[in-house]
Amino acid sequence: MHRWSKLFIPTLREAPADAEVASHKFLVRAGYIRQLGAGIYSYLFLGQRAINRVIRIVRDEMDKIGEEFLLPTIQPADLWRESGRWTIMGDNMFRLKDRKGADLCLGMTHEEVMTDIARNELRSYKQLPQIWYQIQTKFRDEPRPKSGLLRVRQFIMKDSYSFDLDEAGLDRSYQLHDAAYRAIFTRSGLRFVVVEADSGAMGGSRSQEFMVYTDAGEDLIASCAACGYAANLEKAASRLSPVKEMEPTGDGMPELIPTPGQAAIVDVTRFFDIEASSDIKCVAYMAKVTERGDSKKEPAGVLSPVVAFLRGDHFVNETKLMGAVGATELRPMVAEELEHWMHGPAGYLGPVGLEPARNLHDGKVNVVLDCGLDHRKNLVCGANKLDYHYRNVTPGRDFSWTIVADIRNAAEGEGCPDCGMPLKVATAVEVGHIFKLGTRYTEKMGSRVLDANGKEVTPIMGCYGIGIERILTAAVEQNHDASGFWLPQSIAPFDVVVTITNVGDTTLKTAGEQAAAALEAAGFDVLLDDRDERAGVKFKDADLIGIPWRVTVGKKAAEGKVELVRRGAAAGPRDVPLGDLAAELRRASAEA
RNA sequence: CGGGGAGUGGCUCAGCCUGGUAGAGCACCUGGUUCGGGACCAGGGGGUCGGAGGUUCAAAUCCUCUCUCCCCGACCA
Repeated sequence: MHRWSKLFIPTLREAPADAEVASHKFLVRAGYIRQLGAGIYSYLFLGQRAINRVIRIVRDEMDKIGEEFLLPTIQPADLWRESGRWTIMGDNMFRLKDRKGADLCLGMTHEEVMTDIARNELRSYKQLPQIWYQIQTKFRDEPRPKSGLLRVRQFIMKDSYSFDLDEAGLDRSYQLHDAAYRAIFTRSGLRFVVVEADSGAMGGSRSQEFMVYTDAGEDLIASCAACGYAANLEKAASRLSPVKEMEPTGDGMPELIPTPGQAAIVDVTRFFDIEASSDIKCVAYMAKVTERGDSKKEPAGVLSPVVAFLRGDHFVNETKLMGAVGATELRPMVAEELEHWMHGPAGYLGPVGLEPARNLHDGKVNVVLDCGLDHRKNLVCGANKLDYHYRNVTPGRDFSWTIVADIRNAAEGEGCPDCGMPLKVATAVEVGHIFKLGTRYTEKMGSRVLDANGKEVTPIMGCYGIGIERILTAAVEQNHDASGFWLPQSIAPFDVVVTITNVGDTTLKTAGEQAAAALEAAGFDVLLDDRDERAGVKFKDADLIGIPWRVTVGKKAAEGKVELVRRGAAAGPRDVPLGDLAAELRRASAEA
């Protein structure tokens, strides 16, 4: 039993001025966390207890499918140079030097270290499969930490890595994680969805994210209520409704029209009196492109021009675009680059007259056409000339391209790719991610085992992550009201808080002690509020700090009764005889 | 990195425009009265006003530089 009067639970009447999202405000107000710097937080008593509860669940489920390790946080640069990620991770990696001047970094993820162990130790197919996991602090120098614990620079992650002999084995490891993750999030009391996710440009065949819907989230999820399709917007596809094509003007061939000052799409559509869907939008990038089919070779840092064309009412999905061209990085072209590659200024860019690259690496402009423009006709586009546009432009007849691909964002109301019903788009927080990695690391870092035929093969990896604090944060986001929050009992720092309304009253004090002792004896984690404070103060605190059950020991204690209420429940408190309290709570919490 | 905002007792903020030597509420300490939804009265402790430099007789206030934190963006041309 913990007595509040002896604990450090610094609750605040007001939220810090810079807190925006509910979880941030309440975790600070409830005394769970304190900020040390941007994206860096201390976990105080209640916060650490909740996190330990989360970790207990994660460990319990992970131990069923894998083995727990603990890898170093400080890692030598050479290891990361081997995988090529010393460069790729860029500014997101915290770097330091030791006294000898050697480069080190703080671990942001552990594929390299795990693969290093695998290559040193695994020799035979008989040792496979392996699933190794750890629960450990990760460091990522995020460009913009935000929203309290939601996006931070230091956080605890459960990360696991599977090594299998073949695809079928990877499938099994992946499925094991899928099942374990569902169990973990269910036991953590989260309402979550599993969505298809982007697997990135660096190979990797499949990935799923475990998402919790909340306004505070940073990810956008497209979902279909009709058939259950759900995908991260980075990946989500959509069906477009048919568009009515415009009639050609004049001889039907591209016609150069002076459009002085009509640079933005709204200007162009107004000028021509057309729908944005009949305008061709152009977004021009310089991209770092990898050599396809040669995964050993790192991008030399050479920038290739990549120009995306899509409907005026659509938006480029850079993740899809990078996937389509095999790029690892994109940035918008600057004015000089636009002039050099497109021969025209921003606002008047178009596909007509471009000589598209035949393949993605021949030094010409990579022209990527969104499939929403394929088979369209009589469109309007920029003429690559200041103050001029073309009309009557038909893809295929009037210009060609390097590739056609889905490179646009799906949008709310567009058709579900599976069943055609309208999609919904909503924000969510990612709490877990499972990922079929492939042989990127094992190949590059030289991990090999002998198969049953004595032949050398490269183990196939999967990697799988859970954000520990995000489980806590997501739970707060999902369960709060004006006066505080309530955590699922499985991850709450205490099961129940027993409030003695007036510790100066011996009857109440004694009854409260008895109630707390009985609950403790029944196996509950009990916080006894024995502070010499007025009842109102204690009630406010009890509502605030996230404990799911409240017992109030007050006036009716003289008749041997206390009040039991579930925080956040619609039903109000009910009187319970002191002697029945433990049994009653056991019954009620089993139901909940 | 671009744009916006903010740094004043532990917390939320006022004071700054128009320089004159720092205030309120909450929190904290002491005493008293109270005691089921953030009590009241009285007394008290605590701040080199983010930092550095400058202007001035005088700087929280004006100027310059800098650090930190928050928000939006980092893609629509």
